[in-house]
Amino acid sequence: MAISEAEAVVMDVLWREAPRTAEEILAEVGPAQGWQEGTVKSLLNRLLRKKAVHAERDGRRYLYTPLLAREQYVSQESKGLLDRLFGGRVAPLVAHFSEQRKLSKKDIAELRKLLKELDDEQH
Amino acid sequence: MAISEAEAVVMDVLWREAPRTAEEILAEVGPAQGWQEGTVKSLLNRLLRKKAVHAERDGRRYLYTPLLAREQYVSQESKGLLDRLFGGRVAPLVAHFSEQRKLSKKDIAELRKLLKELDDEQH
DNA sequence: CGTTATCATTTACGCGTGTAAACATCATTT
DNA sequence: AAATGATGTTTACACGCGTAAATGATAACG
Repeated sequence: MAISEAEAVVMDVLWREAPRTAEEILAEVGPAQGWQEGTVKSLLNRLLRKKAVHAERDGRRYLYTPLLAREQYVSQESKGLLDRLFGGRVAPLVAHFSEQRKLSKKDIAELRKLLKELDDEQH
Repeated sequence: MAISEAEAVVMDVLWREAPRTAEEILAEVGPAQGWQEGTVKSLLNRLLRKKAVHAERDGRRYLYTPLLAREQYVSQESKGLLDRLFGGRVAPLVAHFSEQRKLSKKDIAELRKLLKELDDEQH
């Protein structure tokens, strides 16, 4: 089963650094999200059930570690959007942002560099 | 309120051509999706409530027209993903697909052209 | 006109989600 | 040992979603 948006917020904490205790996760995410302790615990349990994180006992508490890799999650999500909205092709997506004037100078510079590199490794 | 994935399938039909009757929508989407008539009707009603489509009576039936523009929907969805996963920047997204070897030759060619055009209009 | 066919609207139902309150467990402090 | 505090687990509940059955309204037909 897919991992939800609220769950992904918790995963994000673990992707930045792991293992972590529930308390640490709450500290990092509670204020910004306006979540109580119970909320974070629930999300962690759902993530456990979904095998997206692993919990290892450490005295009276647990240390949580991500099992699902961020790269994997990002890939799924990105491919989903690309397929649904852009026929599975990257160029139209970029064209969309370009038309929307959402390409920063930095973006453009980085894209140039990226294409250049692809060129080079071409032989 | 956001429009769901099943609702987006219906919108897609209307974005391709509108106005359309419920029957036409069902014909176009039912087989592929495995949906019954009632399902499509429900989705249309939810879209009406969300003001994403407009219905105009035509004799005994209704003609449905999109109110939400595809461009708008695509923008919201794309920006959402970009913000959640790539810090709101396009280049990292493209880099991700590049690393994943998901850039086709065609994509690369189109991206080149796009950058060239941006260059030109920069004058 | 009453019946049937054709649409649309309402209601339903199980499931996941967001959000927590309640409850259970166990170590620590009186 | 009983009370307290710290953690984790279970249960709850409203709401949206996917999916459709049930019901309502109305035009067409006999």
